[in-house]
Parts: sequence; C-alpha cells; structure tokens
Amino acid sequence: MTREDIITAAVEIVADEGYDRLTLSRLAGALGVRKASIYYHFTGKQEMVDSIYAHFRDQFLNLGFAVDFSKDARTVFMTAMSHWKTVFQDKQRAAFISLVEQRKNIDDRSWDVANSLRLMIRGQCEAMLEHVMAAGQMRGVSSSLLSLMFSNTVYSALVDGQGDPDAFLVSFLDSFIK
Amino acid sequence: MTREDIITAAVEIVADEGYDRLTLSRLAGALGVRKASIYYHFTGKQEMVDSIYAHFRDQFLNLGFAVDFSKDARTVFMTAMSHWKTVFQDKQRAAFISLVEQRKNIDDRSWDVANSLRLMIRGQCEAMLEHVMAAGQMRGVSSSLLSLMFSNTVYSALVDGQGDPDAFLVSFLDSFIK
Amino acid sequence: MTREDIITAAVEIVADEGYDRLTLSRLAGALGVRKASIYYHFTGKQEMVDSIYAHFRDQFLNLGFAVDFSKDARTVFMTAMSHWKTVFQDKQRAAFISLVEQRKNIDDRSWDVANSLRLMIRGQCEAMLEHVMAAGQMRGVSSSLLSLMFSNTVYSALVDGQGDPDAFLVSFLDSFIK
Amino acid sequence: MTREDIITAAVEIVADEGYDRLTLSRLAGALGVRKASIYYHFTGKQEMVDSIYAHFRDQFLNLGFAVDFSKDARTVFMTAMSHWKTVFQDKQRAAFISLVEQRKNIDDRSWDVANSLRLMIRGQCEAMLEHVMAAGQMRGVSSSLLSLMFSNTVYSALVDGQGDPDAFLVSFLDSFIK
DNA sequence: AATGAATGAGGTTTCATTCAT
DNA sequence: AATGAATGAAACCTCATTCAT
Repeated sequence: MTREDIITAAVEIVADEGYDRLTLSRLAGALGVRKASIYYHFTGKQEMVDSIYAHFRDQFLNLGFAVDFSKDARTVFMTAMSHWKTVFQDKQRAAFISLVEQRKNIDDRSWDVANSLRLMIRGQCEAMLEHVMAAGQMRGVSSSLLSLMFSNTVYSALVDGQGDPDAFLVSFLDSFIK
Repeated sequence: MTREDIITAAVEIVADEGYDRLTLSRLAGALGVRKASIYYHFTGKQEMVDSIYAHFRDQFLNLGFAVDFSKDARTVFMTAMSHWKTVFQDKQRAAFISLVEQRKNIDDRSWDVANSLRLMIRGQCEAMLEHVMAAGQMRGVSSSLLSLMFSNTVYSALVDGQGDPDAFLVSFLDSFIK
Repeated sequence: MTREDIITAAVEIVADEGYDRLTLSRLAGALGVRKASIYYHFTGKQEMVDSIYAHFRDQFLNLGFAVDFSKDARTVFMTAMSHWKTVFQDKQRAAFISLVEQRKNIDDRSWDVANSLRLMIRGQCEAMLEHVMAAGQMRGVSSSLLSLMFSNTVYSALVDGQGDPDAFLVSFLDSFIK
Repeated sequence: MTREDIITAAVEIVADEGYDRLTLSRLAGALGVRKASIYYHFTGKQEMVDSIYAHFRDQFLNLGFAVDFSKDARTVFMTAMSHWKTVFQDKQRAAFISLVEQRKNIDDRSWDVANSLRLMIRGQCEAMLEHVMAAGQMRGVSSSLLSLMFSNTVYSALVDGQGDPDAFLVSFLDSFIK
C-alpha cells in the first residue's frame, strides 16, 4: 500500500459517498488494511487530505493542451473537447473534481482548483475563438462573451453531467462557426 | 426557538463550514441552547435534515415568475434577472443552495433541487427568447442552444459567484437582442 | 457524579498507579461510569488535570495555622506537627501531593506546589524557633539553619514516609529545646 | 547505536518530559533511528526499562567513598560533599535519579534506589559525625539525629535543587563543628 | 544492525441519542 | 420548552510489537 493508493481510495470515497463519509475506518476498509496502517504513511487525516490536493495539483500541471491551430475550426474545437473529456473524465480526476466541487464554497484550496479548471476551459476556448475570428470564420459576437457562455456550458456538462458535451459542441459549431 | 430557527441556523452552518460540520452540538451552540433541546422540535438529526429540504421546497414553490411579456425584450430580461437575484441571493435560500450544491452528487434529493433550479432559469430563458424571436428581435441562433448557454452562465454567476450577472446580461443583450 | 468526584478519583489513581496510568478508561472504570460521561463535566483530559491543581490550590489556601504561641515550646511544636499531619495525611491531599511529587521536575505547576508546601513548614518552623529563642529556651544554633534542616526532615517524613515524624520531633526537642 | 546509547536517551526523556512520555517513538526520534531498530537491542520496552535500572545499579556500585578520615573535620565534610556532588550531579545519573524520584511511590524498585541513596548519605554522614565526635570536636547533639537532618537537607539540595549544598555545609559546620 | 510496513490494543475525543426532570 | 446527565458507537490517534528484508 502506497500513499498514492490511499489517496486514490480516499477521493473515490469522497466522490461516491460524500466528504463527510471520508473516515479512516471507511478508508482502511476500502484498502483492505487496518486503520492504524494509514498512520504509517500519513501523520494524520489532515495531512492525508492535504496530500490529495498536492497530488492532483501535480497531476493537472502535467497536462498539456495539444491543439493544432493550423487545422480547421471544427477540428480544432473537437480536438479541444476531446482533450477536456480526457482531463475531466479520467476516473481519478473526476473523483477529485467531485471533492473540490463539494468543498469549493468551504475551503479556499478547493475554490482555487475549481476556479482554475473553469478558467482553463475558458481561456483555451477564447484562444480558439480568436483564432477562428481572425480567419473570418465566425459570426459577429464578441469572443469574450461567447467563451464565457461556452466554457460554463462545457464545464456544467463535463462536471455536473448537465447534458452531452458532444451534442452541445456540434450545435454550438453549427450556430456560431461558419 | 422554533423549528424554523433551527433550520435557519442549520443551513447557515452548512453554508459556512460544510455539511460535515453540521452536528447537533455545533447547531445547539449556534442557537444558544443545549443539544438535548433540539430533540423537542425534531425526532432526530435525520428528521431535521429532511425538514430543511421540505422547508425550502415550500419556499421555492411559492415564488412566482412575474414577468410581463408585453414589455420590450431588454426590460423583460432585466426583470427576469432581477427575479433570479431575489431567488438566489436571499441569505437563507443561498445557504440552502450551498447545501444542495455540496450534496448534489451525493444524494438524489439535492440533485433534484439543483437540477430544477437550473431548469427553472433555462425554461424561463427559453420562453423569453421564443417571445423575442417571435417579435423578430433576435439574431438567428436557436433559442434552445442560447438558453442552455445563457442559463448555465447565469446559474454559475448567481450560485458560484462566477462573474457579475448584470454585466453578463448587458453584454448578452447587446450581442443577441436587437 | 460531580467534577469533584472525578478529581478525587483521578488523584487516587495517580497516587496508587502513577501519572502515566491516569487514563479516561481507567478513571471511568473507577467511577463506575462510561468514559464519554467524563466529557460532560470536562472539555477534555487536560482541563480535568488542570482542575485538579485548581481544586487543591483552593483547598490548601483554606488551611489556617492555628498555633498558640503563648504555650510552652514543646506544646507549640507538637501542635504544629499535629497540624502538618492533618495537612499532609488527609487521604485526598496526600494523593494530590503524590501527584505533584511525581511531576515536580516535569511541570512548573507541580514544582510550585511542592515548593510552597516545603516553604510553609520551613516558615512556620522558623517562626516557632524565633519565638522559642526569644524566650531563651534554645541552644545557640541559628534558627534559619535549624528550620531548614527541620523542615526538610519533617517534609521527608510526611511526604516520602522517611521515618516517623513524631519520634523525630521528640528527639529534636530533646536536643535543641530546653 | 548501543544499548547504552538507548538507555542514556531514555533517562534523558524521562527526566525532561516525564515517565509517561517515554515511548518507543519518542525514544527512536531522540536517537535518530526508527522505532523497530530498538528491538534489535532489547526484547521490548519492559526489558529496556529494566536494563535502565540494572545499568545504573552497576554505576552506583562502582562509586567508592574515598574520604580520608585522618584529615580535620571541615576537610572531611567538604570532601564528602564534593563526592556527593559528583554522584548526584553527573548528567546521566541525575536523569536516572529523576526517574526514580518520579516513580518511587509507584514501584518498589524505584523506591529501593531512592532510599538507598538517601541512606548512603546518611550513613556516611553518621560515620563522619561519629569520627568528629570521638575527636571531641562536636557539640553535644546526637549524631544519629544530626545525620538524619543533615542527610535530608543534603538530599533535598542535591536532588530537588532545594538550596545550595555548599552554603548549607558551611553553615552546618560553623554551627555544629568546632 | 537497522528498517519498512503493518497491526491489535487502547488512548482521547466527538457524535447522535435517551430520559428523568 | 428546555436541560442536566449519561451513554454506545464511532471518530481520530498513539502505543508497543512483529516480521520479512
């Protein structure tokens, strides 16, 4: 059993049963060890929770945004969506995001994570829209406004399961991109 | 001390400190009474939590949507936004919404509430857009897509504090409504 | 069960089994209650230990030193010894003194108590010796030196069970007081 | 790391933080090794504590009492005091004595040690007083009584830090030894 | 000679709950 | 309508110990 195993099991519990059910007994049960064993790897519950954030911060930092802007607008957006789905729908990351969504109004650390994810989508969207606009392929709506609405909708779809992101993307492209 | 006092204090704790910190001691402390006193009003913690949901369900049901569609598009939307701000920014309701946001991926009851609030905005938005479109005041974008994006953005602004809803509305009206 | 009951049981455990054996389970066992019950009366173990010191500080402050200096030297000393035996051999106080003796080199609070008890005997002894000396009943040894040695010996006898205090007193009086 | 290193660190912890803080983790921390390593040197905590007593019993047995009774009374006493200071103020032995002082009312082994140290001083003092008395240099006070008071005072000074032993000795010699 | 990893027992504390008053 | 007192269960944490390496 490694620190990472524990972290993985912990976020899974939080995602499935809620932050309030993240107890060391529950965690030990999920890991198939006794709860005292967890104390070999962490000095206490708090350090364990802290290291969840540290672990995923590192994870997210290592994710590039490999979008080739030389392709046509539709391809660019679909590649981006594909990337976001990878980012958000990876099982472990999704569990961590569930944690920060539960806690984002409670602790600043969670708020920061949730916020930066939203900003990531928004920023990347805006870059793509600017690019498309420069190519004269977009209708006359401010890219700033559009990327705000776009990113909120994508975020809701990916994180809250509010609708199908692909269907939305198609509809969006049909409406706004020539 | 009434049931309502307890409910009010309870959602405040959840909103400020998180659902996991909603304990009867904490609650009694906030109310300035002893823990045991709460059992005079509720049979137990579960019933208390249940009644939080019941209480606010009633609250939300009693909120009408008094928008006069005979006014011009801008007025209609601004009246609607004003209404939503009333709905979401009332201190107690905001606290309750914080509760359901924390729990929406954990229990169905919370998911239902969060979902129906989002749908409320979306439906009302769609109705307004259809109306505007019928009056020929709107650019050629599907009202369904637009209301999806609009409602997600308004919801994020009102619930997650993601941006200023009024500034967004102005920008939205300028871009999409003649 | 009152706070005082708990304190009494606690010092008894410390005196009989050592400070390291003062656990809440052990304490609850001695009191015939469950350990959670102790938390109704104290916020935690630390506060309980603190209140032991507070309790006995009050106790000791209320002990007068009713020695009638108009009596003859032997009577004065024997009355004093009688008083000290009352002070030190009361079951509860003896248990508390055992606590402070165990801890006097560890925490300042204990050192203060042990020290002031020693000084109490020494001061009272010195006062008596001065009185006797003024009456011309004493051999030419400095009362300061004599009271130092006397008080250390009485303290050892009463607190550490080092010898019989009465036998010592008789011997002391025979040697130093006419 | 040797058994002696461990013993030395152990008594230091007891002296500084109290017997209840002598845990294997704490000890390992002080030694800069892991907890499990201690089990290479001792079969368990109990054996380690036992060997503390054994170690210091040997130490004390090897301390002679090299006082040359042919010298004058003052010199004899001052040599003895010098010896006692060596015995009691050695850092390690002082730590061990702190241990037995903490535990002397709890376990017999500790009581035996503390008692024999007191008796050592008392016996040596009595021998010196008898010698002095035989030489006609002492005032007419029973050497038995005087050595009891003397030894208690010296013991308090050396072990409990109650006063300066040298100042006391000078004062004692001035008062009782011609 | 030392350690990484685990564990059962037992420690302190908090939880929701009960019940007589 | 509220509380003082207690409690079983379960939380977090520390303890001494074991054992393969």
